[in-house]
Amino acid sequence: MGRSPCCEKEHTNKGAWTKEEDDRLINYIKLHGEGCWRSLPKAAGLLRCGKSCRLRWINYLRPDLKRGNFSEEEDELIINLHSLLGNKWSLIAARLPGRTDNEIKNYWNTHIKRKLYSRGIDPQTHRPLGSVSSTNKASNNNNSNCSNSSSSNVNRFQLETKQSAVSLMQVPANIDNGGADSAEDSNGSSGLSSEEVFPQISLELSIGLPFPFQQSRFSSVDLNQSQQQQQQQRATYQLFKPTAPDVCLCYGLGFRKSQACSCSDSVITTL
DNA sequence: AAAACTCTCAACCGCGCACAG
DNA sequence: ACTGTGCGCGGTTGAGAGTTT
Repeated sequence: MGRSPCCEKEHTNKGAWTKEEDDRLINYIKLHGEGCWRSLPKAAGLLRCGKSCRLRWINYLRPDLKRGNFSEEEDELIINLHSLLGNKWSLIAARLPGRTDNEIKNYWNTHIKRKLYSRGIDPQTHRPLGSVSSTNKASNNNNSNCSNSSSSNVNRFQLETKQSAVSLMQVPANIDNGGADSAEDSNGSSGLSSEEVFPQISLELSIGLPFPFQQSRFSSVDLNQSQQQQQQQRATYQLFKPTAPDVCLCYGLGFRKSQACSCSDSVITTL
């Protein structure tokens, strides 16, 4: 038994969106809010797949999107985050207000990769291009290609990178990688923490949430709670949403109350 | 001027995860 | 425990714009 299709292929438009379709989608979401993407197309009078609507809204129509060129600071932030997180574009996007995962992914593939190559840095491993053997060894350790990009991860490039705008966060070693593998090697085979190896880099990080704050970004965190707690959290979230304070990156990444996360409960419960 | 080529990025596809029943 | 459903993610594609020949 195969997976049922997400929508009827025959009666849906594909390809570029028209102005009229955009307007319909915007108007519908203005009135009813985001969510329930599967039923949205019909309700909004769109001959589109729900996934297509979601993508169009998230990547293009959302009012808080920051369009235009990436700044130098954003470039460096993306590079740093990629060295920690690998191709986890959604996590990277969560740290860049107004930018989408798709946008960052495209930008990475078209600009930053080239930029890193020109610096003599392998964009996947964030190591100097010459160090083939170590790279191969790393990628042979498991099947994930880029995931090891974040391994051993605070490397020469990062040291050379300006650290003023963003300090790197240490990804806890016990994170379930789920393909991210980011932390797998974060301490390196030496057993030393990144801080021990590179004491000049502060691995503490608190970053404000992208605005507007999106509950969905944190749903995976909520899901770890009991149902009752979830309801409480959602209710609390609704109460505090407009003035939600900064929340530590550990939390945003799903490492809540891990060794690396020292957030106070008061901050956490505002979610 | 136009054909060929390159680049960019919006959109699609398929998979995995989490939840509800 | 199992299955179906919906959502979100990352990889890939392809149309169109831009550049070169």
